[in-house]
Amino acid sequence: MNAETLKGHLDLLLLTALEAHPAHGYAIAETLRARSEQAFDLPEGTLYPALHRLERAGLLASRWSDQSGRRRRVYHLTAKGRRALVKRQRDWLDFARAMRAVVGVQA
Amino acid sequence: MNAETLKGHLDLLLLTALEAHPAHGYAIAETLRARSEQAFDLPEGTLYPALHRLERAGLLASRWSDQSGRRRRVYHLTAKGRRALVKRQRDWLDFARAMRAVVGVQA
DNA sequence: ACGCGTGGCATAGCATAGCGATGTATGAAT
DNA sequence: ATTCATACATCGCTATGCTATGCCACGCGT
Repeated sequence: MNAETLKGHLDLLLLTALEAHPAHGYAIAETLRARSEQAFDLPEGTLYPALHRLERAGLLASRWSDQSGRRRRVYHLTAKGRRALVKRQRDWLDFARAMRAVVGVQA
Repeated sequence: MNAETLKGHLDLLLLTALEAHPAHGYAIAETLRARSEQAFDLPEGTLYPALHRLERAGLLASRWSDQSGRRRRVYHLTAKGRRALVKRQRDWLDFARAMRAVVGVQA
């Protein structure tokens, strides 16, 4: 998966990964890797700045967890984040539909 | 359709629009607008630089057409462009499949 | 004669997002 | 001891799409 492919769709992935329950960055990356069958393997320079960005935007909130000396920042969706998630899902479906219409049949 | 949504997928749209027959910039934009049911409405500052970029990359070639004083630059796919189109189609399908797997069911 | 809408192209400048590289630190396994 | 996986952070780069602006030609209405 090359660089620009993800652009503009990363937020949806991150929000989706946090939909069911809170998680820390590394776990989010694992979830996405697993669910996508290795297609999405977020580099750290992508993952962490994106989480910071979403937190700054008020879609996520975080707290430190300190289980056995291992410091982790655990993120969870805010109310605003949940609303954003719904909107991004709609946006994605619209986008995918339009792409399908232009590009041709879906596999 | 917001700004970053398109990022990384514009090339595929442009190449697709030129798959059947050559066309000039404005006509390409019309085609995409029509096929996507208005979802894709490329601003000029997006369209023309992108065409230049694809031509520089050797995926497109162009010639001027001068019908009745109306100057148009008509683009067509090169051999390399056709190969790129096939690859981008595959990439898109992979990406869409992975998104679907992560985000959930398709509309 | 003038403006306006549509067709048609171009570019400068900007904002932003994702990524590579690098650094730090802990615990488990070898 | 060393290496690997876990875990987070950030600097700096690059690419890309968009806004704004400018140019020109044609046809239509007033």
